Amino acid sequence: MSEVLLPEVTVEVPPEGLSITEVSRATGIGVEALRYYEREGLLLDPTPRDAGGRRRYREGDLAWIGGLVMLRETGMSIADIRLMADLCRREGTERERLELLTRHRERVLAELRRTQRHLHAIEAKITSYEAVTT
Amino acid sequence: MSEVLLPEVTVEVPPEGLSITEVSRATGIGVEALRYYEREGLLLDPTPRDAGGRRRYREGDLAWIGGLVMLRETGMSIADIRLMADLCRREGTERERLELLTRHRERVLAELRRTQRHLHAIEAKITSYEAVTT
DNA sequence: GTTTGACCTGTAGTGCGCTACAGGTGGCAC
DNA sequence: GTGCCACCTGTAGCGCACTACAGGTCAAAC
Repeated sequence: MSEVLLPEVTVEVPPEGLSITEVSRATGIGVEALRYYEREGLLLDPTPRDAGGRRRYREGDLAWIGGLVMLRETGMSIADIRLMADLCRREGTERERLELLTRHRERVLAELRRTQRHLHAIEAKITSYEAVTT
Repeated sequence: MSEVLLPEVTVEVPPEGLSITEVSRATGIGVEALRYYEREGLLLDPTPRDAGGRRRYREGDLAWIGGLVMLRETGMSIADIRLMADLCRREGTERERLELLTRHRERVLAELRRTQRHLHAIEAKITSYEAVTT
C-alpha cells in the first residue's frame, strides 16, 4: 500500500518503515528539522525506533508529518502546531482543534487575498516594463 | 491631491509632507522599520528632512514605499529589494528590473498555488471536524 | 577486527528582519 | 526658561525556525 503524504507526493512505506533520510527526501524537510520537530513535541508521539535506536517512520507517522507540513507551509507557528499536537493526543478536544484550524484558515485566507492584490500590482508593473523594454 | 499608497490605502499628503509617525500609521510599517529600510538603502533616495533634521515624506517617497510594502509582503527579501532600488537609481536598467520582478512573480505564483492546495486540505479537515462536533 | 557510514544526543550557532534602547536635539506651550 | 514630546543617530538585542557541530553508537562491508 502506498501513502498519500501530500497532494503531490506519494510514498511507498515498507513494513519496517522509512529511515529519517528517506522521510527527508520524500517531504523536503531536512533531517535536522525532522529531529527538531520531534524534540519540540510537534509529532503525535515519539517516532518508533529500531533495535539500534534509529527512527523508523511508519504510515501513521508519515500521515501526521504530511499534515504538519501543510500547517507549517501555510505559516502556522511551531507553538500552534505543538498546541494542535497536544490537543490531538487527548480525546474530546475536537471542538478546540476545530477552533484552532478555523482561526488558521482565516489567517491563511486573509494572507492569500492580500498576496493576490499585491500580485496584481506587481503584474501591472511588469506589463509597463515590458512596454518599455520591447 | 491624494495619493494611492496601496490598493486599500489612500493618504492625503500635505505640501510639507508627512512625519515618520504619520507614514507608519498609514502603511502599518513601524517607525523603527521605516528607519531601518532607509539605512539599508531600500528607499530610492534618502528621505528629505526639515530644518530640524526630521524626515518629511512627500508623495514620491510614499509611492515608492507603497511598492516596497507590496514586495516585502509578497516575501521579497531585503537584499532583493535593495537590488531593485539600486537598479531604479540607474537609467537603462529596465531589462534587469523586469527580470527581477518576473522572477519574483514566479515565486509568488508558486507559493500562492501551494498555499491554495494546502488550504483545501485544511478545509477538508475542518469539514470532518464539523461533522464530529455537531 | 577495523573501517565506513548512517544514525544518535545534546548544545551551540546562524540568518533574517526587525525592535529596543541610550543618549541627544529642536521646537512649541506655558 | 523650562517642560515636554516627537524626533534623531548609533548600536545592541531579540524571536523565530532552523542548522551545524562534537562526540558517540551500531551494523554491515571488507
